[in-house]
Amino acid sequence: MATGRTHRPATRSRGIPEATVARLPLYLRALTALSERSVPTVSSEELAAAAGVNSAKLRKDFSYLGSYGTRGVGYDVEYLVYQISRELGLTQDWPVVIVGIGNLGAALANYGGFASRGFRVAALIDADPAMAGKPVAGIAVQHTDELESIITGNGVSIGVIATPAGAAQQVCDRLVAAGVTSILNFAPTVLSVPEGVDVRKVDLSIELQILAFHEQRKAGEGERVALPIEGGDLEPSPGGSRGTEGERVALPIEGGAQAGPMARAGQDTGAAAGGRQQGPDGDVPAVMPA
Amino acid sequence: MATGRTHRPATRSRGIPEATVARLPLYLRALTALSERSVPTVSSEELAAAAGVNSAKLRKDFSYLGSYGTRGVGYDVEYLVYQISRELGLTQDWPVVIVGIGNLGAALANYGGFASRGFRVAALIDADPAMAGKPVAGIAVQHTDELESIITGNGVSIGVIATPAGAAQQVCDRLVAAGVTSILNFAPTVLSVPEGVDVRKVDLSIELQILAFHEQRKAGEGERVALPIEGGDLEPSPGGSRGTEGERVALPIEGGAQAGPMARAGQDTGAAAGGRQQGPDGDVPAVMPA
DNA sequence: CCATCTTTGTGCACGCGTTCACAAAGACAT
DNA sequence: ATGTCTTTGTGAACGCGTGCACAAAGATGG
Repeated sequence: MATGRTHRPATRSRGIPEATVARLPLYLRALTALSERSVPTVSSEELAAAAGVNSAKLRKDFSYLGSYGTRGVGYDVEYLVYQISRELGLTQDWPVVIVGIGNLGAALANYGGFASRGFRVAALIDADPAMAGKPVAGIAVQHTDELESIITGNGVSIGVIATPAGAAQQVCDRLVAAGVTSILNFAPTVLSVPEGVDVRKVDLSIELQILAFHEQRKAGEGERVALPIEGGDLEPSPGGSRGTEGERVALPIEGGAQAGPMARAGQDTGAAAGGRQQGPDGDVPAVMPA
Repeated sequence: MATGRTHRPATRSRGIPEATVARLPLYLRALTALSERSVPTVSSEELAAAAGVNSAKLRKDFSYLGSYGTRGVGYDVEYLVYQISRELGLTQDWPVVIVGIGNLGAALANYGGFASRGFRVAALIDADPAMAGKPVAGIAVQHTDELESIITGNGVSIGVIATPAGAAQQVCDRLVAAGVTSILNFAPTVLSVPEGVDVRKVDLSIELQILAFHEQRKAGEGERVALPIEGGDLEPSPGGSRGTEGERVALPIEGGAQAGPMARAGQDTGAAAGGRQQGPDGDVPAVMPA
């Protein structure tokens, strides 16, 4: 999901499949709710329903952690909460910095779910000098100049990027150089990072577009009359069916530009943070900061 | 991968794999950037690098849409932008409502990337009467009472839920009843919806927890000395290693409560919106609204 | 102590997604 | 027109994730 799935297929860490890891927080949430209700034990069937997954899948997931259930009874809620928390690394404190305190950054800073999961907002960082010193969610915003010292000083290893897309790669590079090895990226850009750094992506625009795809499909099925859309049958001649642009042919422009400006598009692995142009949109995260 | 992945495995719509659909917006973004730079054509290799994927994967993805490339040359940027936009349904207008105008909801309302992708914020809805009439991002917030009339009046089929978790299912039910068939959910809850309704989930907390897992793993590999963590070897006796709770045994509580309060945990498919209790966290979306 | 009943843990098969590797297609030069 | 060179489109193999179905484990009752 949210999308976001720009995660290195990675090293099947400790034998626990990535898909299972992604579901553990789901189980943890359901278990926490049960715990607060003082429910002592829960069966795989019940817990699976609460987490919205298949019970067999849940049992298989738990089997990667060890044999923590009791046949004929189920799982001990408290014990499982602890085991999953430990497996996810939530029993320790994770200082986090948020870079880019715009609409979204501020909203994230106000998120109450950090502390209880072991995450602590160590600092808020923004490039706007006017923001420096202003308190957001009870924390004074600091200027980008202090990024490195903040990271090293607090031993931060997780960074959240909520800047415009144009600044994201640059911020990312600085975070990584300062020692951050896990990044949650809200900017609509593909971040390139060195080996060993994890990046997860959250992108509202992408999620909506995926929904639109399915929505269109649903609509097109009910009334396949008035809509000449529904293409895709290997018919590459759209002609002027759409009004946006006049003529569309497969090869209107031939010739040059094979490796000229093109080469840059593909190979901006690290140093391309310089010349990004401003698009009308897509250049800011799901939520326009500042 | 942020997210959110609570998406029905679904019907392999029109032969286009779900995984491919999820990548189309990525390609579209890269292509749009090239288009703005007036780049006429692009090879699969270059475009793949820009989108952060494998070139073979990209070619296979495009092959599901049809044969839009030219061997020896590459793909025509403008034409491909159009084809993908059409496939995703972005050539038409999608009115969207945002329910829950807190920190996050407001941030989403300010998002500039809506319009250019064919999404239009038709209305902002909040349950707080004090919010009604207040302009957010240039749009007056409307009260929840008007939810149904707004949906039907504007022909809205996509809804965004940014309410606290406690209200999410209820809001979801009302949206669906009013005609919404695609939902983007920011509340940390598993939404249950009838067949035919798509739900995508975005959850900051989950993303951070997944990062923490990998982060812990990295840390545990470098110095497997001072950390007695690194467990998982089928050793289910944690003892008192953690301070939160005293003793942890696999089966501290036996006996009753097999189907009493437990049954409710699993079976709250629709009408359970009533009795949710307030947890310390996790009860609000990634960003605490209001 | 034995029988029964519940629920876990998992072997197995299936399907999707990814990747490799290459033949076919077309551009371009001569 | 022919040859060379580039790049697409895809057949095929592989690996991961999912779900079924069932044997084993343990609780519970007599």
